[in-house]
Amino acid sequence: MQITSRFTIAIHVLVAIEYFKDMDRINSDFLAGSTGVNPVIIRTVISRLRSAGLLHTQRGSGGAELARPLSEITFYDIYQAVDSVDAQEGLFHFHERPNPACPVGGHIHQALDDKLALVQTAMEEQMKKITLQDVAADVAQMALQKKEA
Amino acid sequence: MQITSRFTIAIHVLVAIEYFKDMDRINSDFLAGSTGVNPVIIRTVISRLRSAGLLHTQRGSGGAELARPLSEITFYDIYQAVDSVDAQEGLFHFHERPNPACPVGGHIHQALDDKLALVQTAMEEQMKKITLQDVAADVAQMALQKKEA
DNA sequence: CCTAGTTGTAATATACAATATTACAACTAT
DNA sequence: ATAGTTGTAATATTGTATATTACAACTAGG
Repeated sequence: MQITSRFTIAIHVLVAIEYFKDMDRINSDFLAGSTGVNPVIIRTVISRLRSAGLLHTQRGSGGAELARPLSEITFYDIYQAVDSVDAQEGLFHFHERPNPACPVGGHIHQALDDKLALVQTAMEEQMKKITLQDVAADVAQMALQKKEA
Repeated sequence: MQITSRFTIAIHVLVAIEYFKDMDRINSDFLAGSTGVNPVIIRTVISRLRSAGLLHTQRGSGGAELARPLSEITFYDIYQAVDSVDAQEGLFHFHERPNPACPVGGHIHQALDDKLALVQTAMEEQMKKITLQDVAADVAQMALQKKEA
């Protein structure tokens, strides 16, 4: 089981919106071409990012812009935005019918919850330390090196 | 997207095997009853745990025993054992066709990989710090408290 | 040796979620 | 008005998790 590609798609989209902000025609078709993902998927990912307040969009004329600088958007912000359903239920899917009459089955959930939370928190804390600026800087450097070669 | 319930099932099963080790008839049907999961699923989970060297089983007569003490089996050991396919591919599912001709699409994978690895490593390092002994101790204490009440 | 009970595993079914696709109303700039 | 775009619903397709059935391989005990 893996974290949805919506997460890496969202990062890609946000970095691209900033990278190409001086060009016009940064619409969902362009982003679909850059990511290799269906334009409707792009629009739904953007829709979730907008709900989370990470960017603004405009109907009709097209185009999107970030709500705040790349350095102030963390992986955690994006994860919460595009994977919010599971984010509420937690990272781990617990088996749903442990037997309450069994000494183990009756307490395993309670005994595990705090430990699973430790793991999830460790992941989320690391996500909070990484920003889109870190990604954009590497992309820009790599693109430049390629140009020079 | 969540980490498979096989993970919590495996923890439940291992703790139960140790908890009930002095009783007989700890077969897959009994464990299915304790977890509320199909016995064949129990056997496949156990099969993976056996492949990972975490327990030994016996055909025909039934029964399983841990290969080493609870205190020497970490969440990470179990995660690797029962989620090994995804463990090889990483925690994150990358979108598969970013456009190599695009400055962003052509470098996003390389620019992201090390950062995604940081997140995955943070999760795994926390998993390595938690053992089945921690879980078993809490289960035993809770079962005792319930008995006294 | 034979029988009952069990494990290991394949094959299949069912359920659910992710992604792709089609379609179209709402909207904006020109 | 028109062309192009977003937002979103509806549906299809695909992939994966879990459930279920079936049975060969095996073990212990009579």
